[in-house]
Amino acid sequence: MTNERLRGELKKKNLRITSQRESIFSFFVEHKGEHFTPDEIYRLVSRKNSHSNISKATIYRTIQMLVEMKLLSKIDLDDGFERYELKEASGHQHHHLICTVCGKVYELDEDLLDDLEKIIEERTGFKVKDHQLKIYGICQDCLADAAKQTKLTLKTSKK
Amino acid sequence: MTNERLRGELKKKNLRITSQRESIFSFFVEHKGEHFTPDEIYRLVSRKNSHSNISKATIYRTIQMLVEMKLLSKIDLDDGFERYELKEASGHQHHHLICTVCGKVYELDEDLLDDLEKIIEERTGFKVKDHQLKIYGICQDCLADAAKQTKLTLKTSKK
DNA sequence: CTCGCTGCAAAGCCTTTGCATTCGC
DNA sequence: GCGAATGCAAAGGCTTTGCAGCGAG
Repeated sequence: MTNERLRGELKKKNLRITSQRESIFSFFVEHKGEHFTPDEIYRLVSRKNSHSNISKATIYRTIQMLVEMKLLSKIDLDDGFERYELKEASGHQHHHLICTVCGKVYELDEDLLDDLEKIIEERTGFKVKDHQLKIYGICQDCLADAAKQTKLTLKTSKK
Repeated sequence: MTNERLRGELKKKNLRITSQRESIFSFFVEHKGEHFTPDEIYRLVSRKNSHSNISKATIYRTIQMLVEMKLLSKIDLDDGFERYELKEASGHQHHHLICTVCGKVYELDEDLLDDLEKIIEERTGFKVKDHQLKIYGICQDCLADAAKQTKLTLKTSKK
């Protein structure tokens, strides 16, 4: 079973271990590193457990609970949807590279900000616990496309 | 007048310079470094210009436009509200320190990520244009309170 | 057996949209 | 004067909530 972390947290707080909570948490464990909107979670978890159907209300309630337990973290990719992803046991987030041309999101696994945290603590007296970094730019694919477009400018009239 | 940037952008795109657009943009210029929800903008801008009343629809439409023009940037402080703040002409964001105890938000003016951007470009082939960093932790005040609380543990039973 | 959890549907709330009117240019 | 922008109110869409029934401990 993959749900030790969940079960531990639930027991710690005297909350109940229900099949819905396990299904939802398992889903995130099986999709480590990916992020989902509540609606995606609803559809994907329901599909997987075609027997037990989970209501959207429960999805929302469970997500909130998992975020409070720090098992999930919420991320905002600026497309108007809130997304959630499994939080590593280490506690540290990976970062997101958002392509402003095609909208694709890339993950950057390494944590490059340890030094920065120290600097900030020294400079501000803040005790840093976590951080989230979003980087906007243009991905390799779109850069390549742009280069191609430039050459073809005379012919193209894309949509 | 403080609205050169706005006027320039509007003219560039053949959009009209209206009093509503100027009021909203001026508001942000006068509150450089602060961030507001659409509702706050609505109430604060209306109050200021008690003569010209601006509808909420216009607030939303204008904010969207300003974000597209890169005059404002949207920030998410995880309290369920979207907020907007003036984007510096330099293009670079300042960062937000969010205290997870009291919820207060501190601004960190310096941009400490220039080196990081280079690393990322080299490692991923991404052309970095901008970034947004949120740091979670405990602020000095709350740290001080916590220290005090510890000493008084026997007496306190704070709600 | 008890009380927390779930499902369902209704209610809430922020945001967007349609349309007539207003007002830059 | 023309077409874009606004205001108003209605519509939309995601999220939360109330409540009766179910199920974990």
